[in-house]
Amino acid sequence: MMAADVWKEYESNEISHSVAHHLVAIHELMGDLGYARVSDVARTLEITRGSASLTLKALKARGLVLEDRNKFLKLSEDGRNIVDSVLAKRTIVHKFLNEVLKLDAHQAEVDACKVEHLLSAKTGEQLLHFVRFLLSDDPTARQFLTEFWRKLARTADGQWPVQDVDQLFELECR
Amino acid sequence: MMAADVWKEYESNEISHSVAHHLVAIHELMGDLGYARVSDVARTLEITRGSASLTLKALKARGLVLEDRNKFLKLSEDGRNIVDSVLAKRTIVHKFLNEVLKLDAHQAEVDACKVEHLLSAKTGEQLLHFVRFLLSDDPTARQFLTEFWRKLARTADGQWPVQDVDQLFELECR
DNA sequence: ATCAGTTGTTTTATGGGTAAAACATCAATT
DNA sequence: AATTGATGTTTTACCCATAAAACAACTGAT
Repeated sequence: MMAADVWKEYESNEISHSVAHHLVAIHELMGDLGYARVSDVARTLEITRGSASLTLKALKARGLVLEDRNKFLKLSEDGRNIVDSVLAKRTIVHKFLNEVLKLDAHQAEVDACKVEHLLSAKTGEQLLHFVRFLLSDDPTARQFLTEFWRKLARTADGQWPVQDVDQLFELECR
Repeated sequence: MMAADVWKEYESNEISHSVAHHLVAIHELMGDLGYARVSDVARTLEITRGSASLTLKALKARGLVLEDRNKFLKLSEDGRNIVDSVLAKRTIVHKFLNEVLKLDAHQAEVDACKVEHLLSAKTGEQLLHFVRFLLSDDPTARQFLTEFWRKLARTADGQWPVQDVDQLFELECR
């Protein structure tokens, strides 16, 4: 039985999916155009200017987004840190799903996008170490991956969702 | 730049965090007590009866939860399938985070809980194959894990969040 | 039979995230 | 100067998920 404080942590997440993408949009616009205004963000996210205006007002109040006299937006130090960690997690998860688990790029993108802002920093860090080693030139890693993919190809995918959770790992598991 | 239809899929997720946990609560209560009523669910999730009543009304309307003449709840076929897939993903992710990436059990629980309802069925399936093989008796897998953990122990964890996403995989990556 | 406790529902309210529409401002073109 | 277009904000409204409080119905003990 899961303790309530665990599942409720989801709501109390300081950085929501929407907020993450508003911040990332600003970051991308700064790279692409060299600037970012409310309507640029709205266009990027395909939401109305009114919506973007409200969300960005809240982000300015939270000190994650700064605005100059001409209404041009940029990320604060804190905002940049959030974008960095979100994009890092997105990259790692995408790489893992696509290059290791062999999910197609679109599915990997969708799942990485859903998850990127939810993983803890520690999880992101450990996942980075793992994927880095897994995709490195290390012969142990190469051999493992080769063997995994060989087995994967031999596996007729089928029994999902799984009815009995306890039986998930019954076979060939230590 | 991420297409808007990708990040908006988050909202259009048919099964929200809250819904997933209401369904799982019913499942657990059926196992623990043999029955589940609105207030049992509310107690389990530590929310008010009013909140649970409203959410469960919606789930009854969606055909995921059934109610008998005496207000006793149970999962429908569809509801059970959702619980199965959610719990399967939770188990797999938790196992991966805790037993492979060596995150402490609590952190693994929190992250698995946040993510369990968001991963696609295909992702869950591939992850199952992967973790199963990784934790199996296969010598290739054992050798790989041993080597990974050896390297991990030698790694002073540090540079996170990562500023430059492109440099994440620069070193020792093919 | 009454009183207390539990249960389920409804109503009212809040906050996040969105759309739609009205509005005000500003810039460029004519 | 006047018109047009783009921009930013505000207001109103909706949906989801929640709390709080009021209410009705049932249960059990005395």
